[in-house]
Amino acid sequence: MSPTTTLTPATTADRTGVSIDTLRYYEREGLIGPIRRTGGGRREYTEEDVFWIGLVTCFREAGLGIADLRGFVAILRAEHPPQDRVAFLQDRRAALEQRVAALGRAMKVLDEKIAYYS
Amino acid sequence: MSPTTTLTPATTADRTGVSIDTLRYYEREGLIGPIRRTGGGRREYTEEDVFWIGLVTCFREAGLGIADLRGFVAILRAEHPPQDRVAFLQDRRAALEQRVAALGRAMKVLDEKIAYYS
DNA sequence: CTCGGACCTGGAGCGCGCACCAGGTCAAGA
DNA sequence: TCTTGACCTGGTGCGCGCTCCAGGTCCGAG
Repeated sequence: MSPTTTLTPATTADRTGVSIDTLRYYEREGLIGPIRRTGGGRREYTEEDVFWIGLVTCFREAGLGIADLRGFVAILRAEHPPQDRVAFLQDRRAALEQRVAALGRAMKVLDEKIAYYS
Repeated sequence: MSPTTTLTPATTADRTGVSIDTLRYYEREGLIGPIRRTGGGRREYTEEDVFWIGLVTCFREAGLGIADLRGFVAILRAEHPPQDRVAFLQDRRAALEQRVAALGRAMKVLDEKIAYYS
């Protein structure tokens, strides 16, 4: 009937690499969802949900915190004017660049030590 | 008499941007020091200590954990063979590169969103 | 000598990002 | 129908990286 396949929590966890507990946590924190439920109350994840979870994971791996991601979600969902969105996104981007710079400094130190001991 | 100036905890905190509590914490965890003490038991930081604290801060800002840094300290201090040190340092460097890659992926996503809303 | 402020130690508290658990519900297969 | 296992909610626990506090000590200025 419905052409859209849905995924169980276990399958979703498997596909995204995010644990079921963490998926529920993200949903509670408003980072994903709200996820649709079956009549019995079980979660049904869509492919769209999976994609969004991938985005969240991407930013988590980049070191963004839950609060940051909540802001991100709010900006992409709400009716903020486009220029607000762009400003927000550019601000986040600048923060990531700072992190890259910090990593670069640390790597430079490591390179010096490596050169010293080689 | 002694040509080497020493710094009080407050001054050291000021110069390094690390709080006194955190300096004590780092010392307890073996990341810095042990810091020399005066007769009365107060800490006396040297310029060398300050430099080392800078290194620790650099790696902390790059996202390394306390345990990682402890390993780093152990490698740089202990009598590990040079090739062990190099291997360890290169391993750490690879981990940092992974983080840079993760940041790059997140920034790419941001760039796409920015382009979309611009 | 006294006062006050910087410092000491040991330990408790806290926010984050989950992981785990108990006790109960739902649903597919025998 | 009964069993079994995946799932539900709510709550607790935990490691990390500090941060703060109490109660006491040191020491320089007045």
